[in-house]
Amino acid sequence: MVRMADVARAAGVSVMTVSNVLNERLPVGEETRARVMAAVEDLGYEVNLTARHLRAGRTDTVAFVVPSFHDYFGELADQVAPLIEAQGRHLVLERTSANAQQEMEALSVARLQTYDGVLLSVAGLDLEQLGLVRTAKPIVVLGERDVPDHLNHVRLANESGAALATAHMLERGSRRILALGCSFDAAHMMTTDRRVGWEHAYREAGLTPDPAYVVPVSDYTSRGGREAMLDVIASGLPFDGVFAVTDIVALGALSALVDAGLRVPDDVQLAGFDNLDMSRFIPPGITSVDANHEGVAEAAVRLLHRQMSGWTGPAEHVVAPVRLVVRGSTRGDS
Amino acid sequence: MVRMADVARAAGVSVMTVSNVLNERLPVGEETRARVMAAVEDLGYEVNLTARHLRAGRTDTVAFVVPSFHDYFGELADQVAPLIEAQGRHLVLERTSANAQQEMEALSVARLQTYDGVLLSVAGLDLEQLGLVRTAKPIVVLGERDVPDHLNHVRLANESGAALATAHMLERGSRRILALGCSFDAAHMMTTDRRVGWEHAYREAGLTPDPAYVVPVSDYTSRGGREAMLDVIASGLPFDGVFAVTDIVALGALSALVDAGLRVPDDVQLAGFDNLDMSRFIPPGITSVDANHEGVAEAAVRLLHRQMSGWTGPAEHVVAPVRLVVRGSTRGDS
DNA sequence: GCCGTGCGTTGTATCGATATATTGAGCGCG
DNA sequence: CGCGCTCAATATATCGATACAACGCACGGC
Repeated sequence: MVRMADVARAAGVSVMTVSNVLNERLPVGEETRARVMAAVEDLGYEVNLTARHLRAGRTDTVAFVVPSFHDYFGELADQVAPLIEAQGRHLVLERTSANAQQEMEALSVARLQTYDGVLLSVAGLDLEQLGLVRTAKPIVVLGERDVPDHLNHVRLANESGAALATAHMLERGSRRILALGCSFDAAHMMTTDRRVGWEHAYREAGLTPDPAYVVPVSDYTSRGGREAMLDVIASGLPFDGVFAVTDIVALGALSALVDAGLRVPDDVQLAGFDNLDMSRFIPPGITSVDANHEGVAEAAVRLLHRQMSGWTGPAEHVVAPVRLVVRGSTRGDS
Repeated sequence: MVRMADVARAAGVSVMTVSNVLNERLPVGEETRARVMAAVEDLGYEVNLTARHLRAGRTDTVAFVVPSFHDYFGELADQVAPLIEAQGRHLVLERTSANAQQEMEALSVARLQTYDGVLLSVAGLDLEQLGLVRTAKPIVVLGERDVPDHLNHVRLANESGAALATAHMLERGSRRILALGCSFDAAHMMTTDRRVGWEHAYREAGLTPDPAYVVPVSDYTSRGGREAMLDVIASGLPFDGVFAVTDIVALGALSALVDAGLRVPDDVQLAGFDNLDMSRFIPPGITSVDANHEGVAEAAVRLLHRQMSGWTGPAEHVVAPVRLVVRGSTRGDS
């Protein structure tokens, strides 16, 4: 590896002069600068960022830690990246590996401190694990779980979103709406909050939600949604609407409904949550609660930036508002 | 920030002893070790990885540089991650920002050398830009462009994949198959290669491909695919099949076809490329060329690992084979 | 002719952890 | 009682870039 000292020797100057040429920190004579640049070109020198980071105590880099690189997180990350870059920093994505347990304790926490700040997306982590994130680093937690008070947190308005979608389908004539992928599992806040929203919409409409219509999925994939949906159909439970906990699950449900010969939205209305890019285009268009990537990204970056700027006030807990995007999978005005 | 020296002082030992306790390098007396561990706990010490990396000359980290965190790349990254981790290394995703031009020259190349190796996915970069990636770092290029000979490269069998999909639709009765999103643009290898595959299938079947059926898209999104498809429909050009250059584009095409009242696959057969997760579930199931993430990931990681282990033989250019996954958007045996 | 000013350049300490060589204490054995 | 051996613990140099203070030199003013 070619070091700055090598360049200095080749150009017949001191290392500091090389550094000053490259960083334009102190002024350097024109003729000297030219000699240095020539040597840099010649040797193919590139600054060692690791050394610079150590010396500077900063990396100008922010990590976004996600459970997987897929779908929702990929889309959100694409929103976050430009905002971080606008601050002159750089964004990298890290994945909490499969074995979140040991990972969190052993490696990740130590690794995170190579970054100036961390956006931590919690899906697989529970409160207890979050408790041991006691790093002094600026950190903002994203996601639908409860987090310790002292951590900055951005989440979606899950309840109101689910209620919007459900109310919309009730309004358009559905009376038996499945809450697919929702749950009563207190440990899984997202699916629970969305179930509560579903219940609220029922009550708001003067109806009583039936717990039998809360149908769990084995995993939050299209496959999981499809299988749960097929089970419901096979069981004979009558239904005329599906609120799926995510668009991914909704897609699985749609696949099952079509296979079973049920028409969407004529026989069954369908709505999801997240408003993924694809949801607009999947025929007949999936009605979905927009996950407000823009708002979430903006809030998260703002909170993070504030911490990185030295602010040490109390943590903020932002609930990003959501809105319903109506498409062909639910019925028009009747 | 609490340094190793702070721990050493608190425990009444030298820094090396602390280091030895934490890294289990040289043996340390039981009683001393306990004192050190207590001090570590007490002060909440965490090793400074930047310093360690500088000293060690390694970071045990590999970067996967992608044009966006979305879709195809997100899925591929999820395949790559476990393979890298199996080598005791860590994977992070970096995004080539919008202004690839300056980015490539100024920052990225320097940044890349904080990693032990780099997987570089080229979509927005052209050959010339790749030329200036003259770093000595282990690097493997992924993607459908031509790359300089000296760089290790993994690509898909684009031509044969496109031919598979086209031949399949020809076999099942289509005679006028659009090559949607394909092109004659020599600078855009992927769309060109896939067009060539489409042509081959025609010739192989004793038919002559009509260049009028090569329809470009404004961008490689579902929106772009949808708009191009709508234009074709409006133009009155007769067609009975669509080979879309990617599944994302295919989804847009499907959306347009359904809106136009065309039945898939009865009126128009449709096939895509990439076999994204969603393609299996989007009714009626999108026939697609599987992008062989597993094979691509495996080859890329293998080539990278070889370089990181010190191998300096000639670069290898791997063409990962693909296969066709038949679903409902094309017709069954007739 | 001497001193002050300003600009360009350089030497040295530092960031925090670790590899290597070395010191020191304890113990067995002749 | 002393020599050598082992094992634990330490001192120091190093990774590569940069902040800071100091230095040398040319030039202008009196």
